[in-house]
Amino acid sequence: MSHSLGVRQAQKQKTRQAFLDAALGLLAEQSLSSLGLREVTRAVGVAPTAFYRHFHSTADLGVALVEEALGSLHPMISGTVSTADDSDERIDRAVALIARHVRAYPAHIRFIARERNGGVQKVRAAIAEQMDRFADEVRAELAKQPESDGWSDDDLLMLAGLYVDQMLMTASAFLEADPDDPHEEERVTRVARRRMRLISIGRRNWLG
Amino acid sequence: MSHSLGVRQAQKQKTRQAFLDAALGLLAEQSLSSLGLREVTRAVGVAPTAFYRHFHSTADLGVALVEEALGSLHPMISGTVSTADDSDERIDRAVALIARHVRAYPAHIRFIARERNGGVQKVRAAIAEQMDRFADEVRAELAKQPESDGWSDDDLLMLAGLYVDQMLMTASAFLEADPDDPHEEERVTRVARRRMRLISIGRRNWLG
DNA sequence: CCATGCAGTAAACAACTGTTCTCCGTGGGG
DNA sequence: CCCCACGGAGAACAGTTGTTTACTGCATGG
Repeated sequence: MSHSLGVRQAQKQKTRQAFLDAALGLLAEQSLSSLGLREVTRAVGVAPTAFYRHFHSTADLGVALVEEALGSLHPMISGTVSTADDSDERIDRAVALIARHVRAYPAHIRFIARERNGGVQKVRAAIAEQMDRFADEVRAELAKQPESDGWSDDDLLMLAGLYVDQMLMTASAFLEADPDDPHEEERVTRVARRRMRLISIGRRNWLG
Repeated sequence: MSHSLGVRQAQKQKTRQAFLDAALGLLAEQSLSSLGLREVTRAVGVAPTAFYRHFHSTADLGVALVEEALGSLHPMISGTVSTADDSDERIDRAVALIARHVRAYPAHIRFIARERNGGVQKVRAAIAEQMDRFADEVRAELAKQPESDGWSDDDLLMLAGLYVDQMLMTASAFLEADPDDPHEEERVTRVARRRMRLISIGRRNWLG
């Protein structure tokens, strides 16, 4: 597995990753629509023109960031939904999983939450597509559970979307609370748990 | 009630409103953090320096926009929650109310949804504060209903927040669907109704 | 082993940005 | 009635922006 990538292509991908990382850092305190091409190249330590070797525009960079950020979000959602039955301790575990992920990749979820309704149409579309895919996967996972007997696929998709949206909102809430105030973080945790629990109760009593 | 405002102050507020309107228009396809001062003054048809007579910065303009946009959102939320008991036809009415409001003030809700997680800290804080206020009003309204017997204030606030967030997400969904495709809009309506209904079912079975 | 494709450089471009200073016209309080 | 406070205009400022053109060095495939 040594010659899997030439020295050349490896260096290119390395630079590309540097662009993504630098952009993600800069996007901590601004939105994509205000992110300048030169700003990014300056942060990477590279000439402005080098940018074009990797992306057409900052909007394109944004789309690439969506892939990366939601790729890292994928295991979290899978993990959350696989434990998404009714029992309280499993809900607690799911919320803890979200909190852990936020602390591991804060820039990723900040980017997604920010640009989901952001000013760049292509990025919004890319996020929406990925979120729809996630919702569909969650629906498939929910369908396996015995609690879903008698549910229509449409209703399951509705529930899955509600779960996914709730996860992202919870993650965003953890983000705002971050400034090492464990009290504040505990508050977010408690609210998130109860929201999840209420939704689960709604699920359990949906039929009939 | 004629001399309530001098000609001078009236003209000033008129110009100020022109700034707000122009900014709201420009923010249809970009985020606040990329909104330039000169861009706004150009849209208003006024000298760049005139901007400083009304706002310190574009971030200040954003805070002012929060007041205006959430001021217009207030009656919608009140109207929605006053009908937010369990019956299906009331839920339908609430969703219709949201749809109507989105069609009446699309720029307002687009701004709120976009900047709620946007790149300008002061604006995010202003929105969060107003949303918290809304949630608290909804909590007070819910507390009056007989379904809330036995509920703690904390749980009621949790439910209220869930409702408020759901309203904004529904409004945002209507916004994305807008391109005069009534089929798409109907789909959003149906999903929103069922989400609301599931939450209401969860509410009804929360205790015990 | 050499020719070439390609990542990255350097300089220049016109256009745009936020901010400051100076000025003007006039509505309104004394 | 008149003086002045104030909304707004205009010009100028140093920086920054995205994009183009021409260039360099080197890894790599034939």
